[in-house]
Amino acid sequence: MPKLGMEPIRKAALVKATIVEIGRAGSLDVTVSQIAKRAGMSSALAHHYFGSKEDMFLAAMRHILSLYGAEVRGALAAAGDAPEARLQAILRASFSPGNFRREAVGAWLNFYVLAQTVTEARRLLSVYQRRLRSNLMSDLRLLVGPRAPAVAAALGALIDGVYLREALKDGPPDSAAAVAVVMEFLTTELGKQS
Amino acid sequence: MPKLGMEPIRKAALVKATIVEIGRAGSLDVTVSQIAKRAGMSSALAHHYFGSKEDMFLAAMRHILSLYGAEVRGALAAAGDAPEARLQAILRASFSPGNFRREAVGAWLNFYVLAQTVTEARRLLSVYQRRLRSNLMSDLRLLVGPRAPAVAAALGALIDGVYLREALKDGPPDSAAAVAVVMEFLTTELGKQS
DNA sequence: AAGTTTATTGACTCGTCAATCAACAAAAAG
DNA sequence: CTTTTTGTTGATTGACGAGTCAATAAACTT
Repeated sequence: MPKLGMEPIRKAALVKATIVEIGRAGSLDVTVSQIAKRAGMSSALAHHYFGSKEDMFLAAMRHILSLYGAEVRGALAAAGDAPEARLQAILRASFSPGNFRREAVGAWLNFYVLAQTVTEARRLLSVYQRRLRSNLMSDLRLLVGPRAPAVAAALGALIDGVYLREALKDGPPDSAAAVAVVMEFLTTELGKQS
Repeated sequence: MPKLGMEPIRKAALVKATIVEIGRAGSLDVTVSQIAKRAGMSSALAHHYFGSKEDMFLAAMRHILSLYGAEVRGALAAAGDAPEARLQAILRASFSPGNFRREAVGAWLNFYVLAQTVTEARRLLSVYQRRLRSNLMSDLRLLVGPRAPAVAAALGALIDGVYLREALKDGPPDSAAAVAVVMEFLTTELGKQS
């Protein structure tokens, strides 16, 4: 009983299922059948809409990164002009419960691995890193002047590191704790002992 | 022409080959045959000495972590008693060219992924993290007192994050740059603007 | 109504790979 | 010098999984 206009619905379901399955498995070793099953369709249909497994992975990556981008953009728009507030907004968005869920974090780690072999995945991650860096820099320049590049590099790496450790630890993710770890660095760096 | 006492030699060759192959491939998707070939033997022999592929991976992990542990221990022994010097020693050891080679960094990232699925791998990583934390804490307590736990958490995550970014970027690894990123954080945190 | 496009799947192909086995060789033990 | 232990491999097994295909059906077009 084929309804028309299924394509976007199916694709969205597959993207979501891909992220969940990668997060569950904790690796890219998930079969197209697993993903398709979770999305409620046959593996053949998954291949019909995305040409290949790799394309599914890339679509899932784009989805996660675009969610993240939207979250940051929104937080920045609501943060006004004060550089400290903007930096805090970026950090809170980075660890907002939306991005900082088990499956998302597990998937994210595996996208780093994917970027080792798949050029397009690497490109996507680079774009995200550059955007983050440029966001951080514009506010840091106003606050720490010439030390901005070094601070931005450390902040970027620190965010990734917190994600990495979250993927390893057991128990539910803790946004607040993650933000606290990064804020420890940031407040000291800005010279205001909280 | 079988020489006797091959076991340790073969095992060492396999461990080394495992690390290289994982680093090259940028994923755990390496075949036992590839590893065995690089180590100069048949895949059957690899299975003979290690019971399974997973055992090879774990042996490789233990090897990398024990190299790292030895490096840190050595650096600490040579660092005297001054807490600042000891912290610097840990950082420099963490990014010493011995650990901070392409293959090792690539393999290390993939061991994080392995830890998602293989309990023993997770255990090994936890041990390493606990040891690092305890090393950092003992010196940080003397320097930043009650803030030691927070600073140690951030430092640990930062080190992992720098590794992670190293795995993604192209071009040869740069120990000095990596140390500089972390030192930016540490010197500010210790209150001495370099 | 006939033809075309879209949705959907079960069955199949084809390759890959971990793990096992049978067999052979050389050294050590008796 | 025979028996056991250690080292070694080519060939094989058995499973699994990505991607293809033919077939079926509902909807849209003319």
